[in-house]
Amino acid sequence: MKAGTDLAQIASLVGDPARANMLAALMGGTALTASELAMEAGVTLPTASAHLARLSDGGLLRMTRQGRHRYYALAGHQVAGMLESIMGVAAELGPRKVLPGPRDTAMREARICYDHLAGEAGVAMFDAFAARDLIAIEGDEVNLTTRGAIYFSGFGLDIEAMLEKRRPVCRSCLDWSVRRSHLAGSLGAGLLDRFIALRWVRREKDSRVIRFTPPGRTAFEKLLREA
Amino acid sequence: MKAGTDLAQIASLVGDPARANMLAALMGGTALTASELAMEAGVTLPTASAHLARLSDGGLLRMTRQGRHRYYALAGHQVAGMLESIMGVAAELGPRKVLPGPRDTAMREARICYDHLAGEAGVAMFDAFAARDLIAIEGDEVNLTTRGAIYFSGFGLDIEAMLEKRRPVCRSCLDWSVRRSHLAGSLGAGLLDRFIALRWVRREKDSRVIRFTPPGRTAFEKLLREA
DNA sequence: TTCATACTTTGGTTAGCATCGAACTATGAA
DNA sequence: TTCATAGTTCGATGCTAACCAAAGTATGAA
Repeated sequence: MKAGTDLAQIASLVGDPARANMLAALMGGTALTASELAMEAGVTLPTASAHLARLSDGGLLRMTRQGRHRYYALAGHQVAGMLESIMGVAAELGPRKVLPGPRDTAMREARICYDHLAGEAGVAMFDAFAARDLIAIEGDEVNLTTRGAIYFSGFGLDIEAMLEKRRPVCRSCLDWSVRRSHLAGSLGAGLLDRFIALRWVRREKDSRVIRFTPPGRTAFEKLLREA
Repeated sequence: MKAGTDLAQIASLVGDPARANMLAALMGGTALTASELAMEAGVTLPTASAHLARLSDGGLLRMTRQGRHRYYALAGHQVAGMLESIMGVAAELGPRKVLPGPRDTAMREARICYDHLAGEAGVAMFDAFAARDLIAIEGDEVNLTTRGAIYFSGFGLDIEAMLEKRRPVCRSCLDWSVRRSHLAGSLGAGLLDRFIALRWVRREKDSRVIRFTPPGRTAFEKLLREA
């Protein structure tokens, strides 16, 4: 009964269409203002404000003020993971009639999952790194190997800074579209940042879809082969 | 927006206290009748009936008639996984005030997760089997090794029958209390069944807690050491 | 200071839905 | 058949919460 109450409390926060749309938008990983989230959810500002207050009180969102803006973001990876798992069930149950449209296909290929790369590209990358011993999978844990630390430093990531933070460098995250793991953690986030900086990929605006540029695609595939 | 609607639809099913209590009860893995679930949720039969209809329509529950009884069970492992992940967030956010009571401690040590062993005992078992090469962890997948097939057959499990079914023999399942993986799949389920048959463990009634019998504890630890 | 923008608070309306009692259906037992 | 148990359907009630408009607060710009 206690378990049920907790369950209901969290789930009911997600269970409202307006709030769910906000949360889905925040799965993109970038913090958004109250107005942007109101737009996203299709409600007026006052309504959005009330919803955001509830989500923050409930611990699902974190807010930071910046001048007269208030930026909202998901409270953490665990929340993002929970949302993914609910989406997974919805995806399993949902496609009674509709076959995956072009948008869904793009999502399946590559998308942002909070702050790192997910979809087929993310899974392929995870597997390739594991095969090259850049990361070591031990049970549920994923760890950076020495080889990996050297390699990723050479790729332009500040591995030392990552190691000092509390956030795990490597984590595996279950992919709802492919049902396999991809790489999360600060390494996963750092890699995606780097891909964007190198113009290998571009975020499609107002969506979680990640598009590879033609040279980016080539470079990414080379990376996986030769890592 | 579409993503948000799907999300909300599923989450709102879980977001009602009565329904959440029913789902939490079904996390025990055993199918329960409508009356039992009504008791569990603390509502009258008509109310429970309406809730169960909604959960079934929503695809979260599966129902089988048996005489004048109707047994309800979770629709599948994905649903169970989703519930665990929501519980995980609740557990992370919840313990503002309360420190874990004796019941929670017992849950942390060993509990049933749908149909297999979870908690510290489950994680220890998973690690021990991996260390002995009875199971092989490859990325997100877990596979039974030949050594494992022989070993578990000797332990009294019908491995051949498991291999023929569609359900994966091995699967890893993330543990919310320990944040590590434990063994799910038909092997995980089969092992728990065997432990119960051998009287190594006992289910505490009306809860997910698993209690080791004193000889069972000894035998279990021996199993982990010598597997 | 004055105006504009970003957001929150308040107040009041509305809609949905959780709930129960009572009546109805179906299965099993005597 | 008749009675009992298990469950569903129906109708009515009441509460919650989602919603918006309007007024209020806070920050930045002119």
